[in-house]
Amino acid sequence: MTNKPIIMHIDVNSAFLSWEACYRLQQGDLLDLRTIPSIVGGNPDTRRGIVLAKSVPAKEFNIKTGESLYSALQKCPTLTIVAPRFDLYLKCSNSLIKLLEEYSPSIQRYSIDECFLDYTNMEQHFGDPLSAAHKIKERIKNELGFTVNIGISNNKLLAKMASDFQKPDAVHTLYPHEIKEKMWPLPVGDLFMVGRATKSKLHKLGIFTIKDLATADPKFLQKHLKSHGILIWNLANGIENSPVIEENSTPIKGIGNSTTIPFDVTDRKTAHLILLSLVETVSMRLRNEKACTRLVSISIRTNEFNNYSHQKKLTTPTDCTNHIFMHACQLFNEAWKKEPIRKLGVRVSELSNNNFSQVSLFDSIDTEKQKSIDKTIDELRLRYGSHTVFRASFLQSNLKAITGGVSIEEELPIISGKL
DNA sequence: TCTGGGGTCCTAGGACCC
DNA sequence: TCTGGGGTCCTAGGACCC
Repeated sequence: MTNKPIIMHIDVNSAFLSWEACYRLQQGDLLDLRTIPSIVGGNPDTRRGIVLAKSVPAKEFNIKTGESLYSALQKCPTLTIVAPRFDLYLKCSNSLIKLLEEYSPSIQRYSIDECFLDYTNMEQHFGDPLSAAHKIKERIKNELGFTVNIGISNNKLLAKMASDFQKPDAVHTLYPHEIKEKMWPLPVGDLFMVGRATKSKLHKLGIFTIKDLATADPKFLQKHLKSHGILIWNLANGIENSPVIEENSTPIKGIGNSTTIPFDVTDRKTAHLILLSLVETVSMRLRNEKACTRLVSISIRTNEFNNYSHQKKLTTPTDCTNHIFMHACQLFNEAWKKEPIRKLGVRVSELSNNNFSQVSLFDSIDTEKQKSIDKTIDELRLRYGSHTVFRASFLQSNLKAITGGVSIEEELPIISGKL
């Protein structure tokens, strides 16, 4: 007899804000950001002014994640705004994973602040799922200093929906027999995979709650929403059976880097320099993954918020900074319609393994030289910091020579003391 | 909207081949 | 060419997630 899967979904409450708050308390700060209207937000001066996370008191002012700081300040003029620190968040996330690993060998980090834990067959060690979840939640609060919501069910979708119920600092179950009572009354937009566009289509079809969706005719949904209609009909009925996938068990599909520029770019030369700064990290991450790319794409966002992209297949896969940069410039030149540019992006995909020696008949001496330069620079940057080596072309500019970075795995020191 | 950055998957249309 | 049908590959764009 096989046991039904038991899946937990662990979701950090207002992750970035909680983590900032913990860190500040740990540094001796007396104010807990979670107790006042506060947000983690980007810098409007560099045109990154959006809300990344909000405290519960800020939420009471109807401040939403993703809205502009300007609009948030209109709603709450006394709002406290703190800058994001992604390196800290990654450490906190790693500490969380490490604690969870004591309860199951099968953990999937779904994002920096969410993960799935496969609790199947673990009752014998740590008790029934509900009491284990409470124990885990309390340990995180006491040992790491932040609160989480934990959802429990027989599959990932239902566990995730459950963790989204009443917040913060709570455990909820959503087993299949509880779907009608706990999930069906919710607005259809609360369902995983029903975003803005799908929600508005569903409303036009007379579907407003998850129950409306679950009891609709799947053929009717397919007619209006293609395969996505079938997918969300299944989800509304709690049908989902994807496994908990451990980290590094699936190869990554692509690597991208993009940046909003503090000013509008109106000339090709500056655009190329920014592309280079983006390619520097993309290609380094690519080499770090021991992969080569066969598809390079660039994306442009204009000052009027129009987005477009351009891509091309390479005849020979590559991991060389200069090769990717050259293709990115060419793509940019072909695509750019000369409007002022707000944001530029570079992405590589169709990755293949570079384990086998890439030396082919077509590899020139120049390629070999490029590869050895890349290797040397990667090592220098790893050893002495990413800004120890940069291109001379940036010397005369005010631009960042490298955009984004390669993250280093670390954990946060244990935070002592309670909330 | 004074509107970030990093991903994945799906679809439509055109090119090209038989 | 007032021309069919089916398959694959490629590209651009849009949807979703965090």
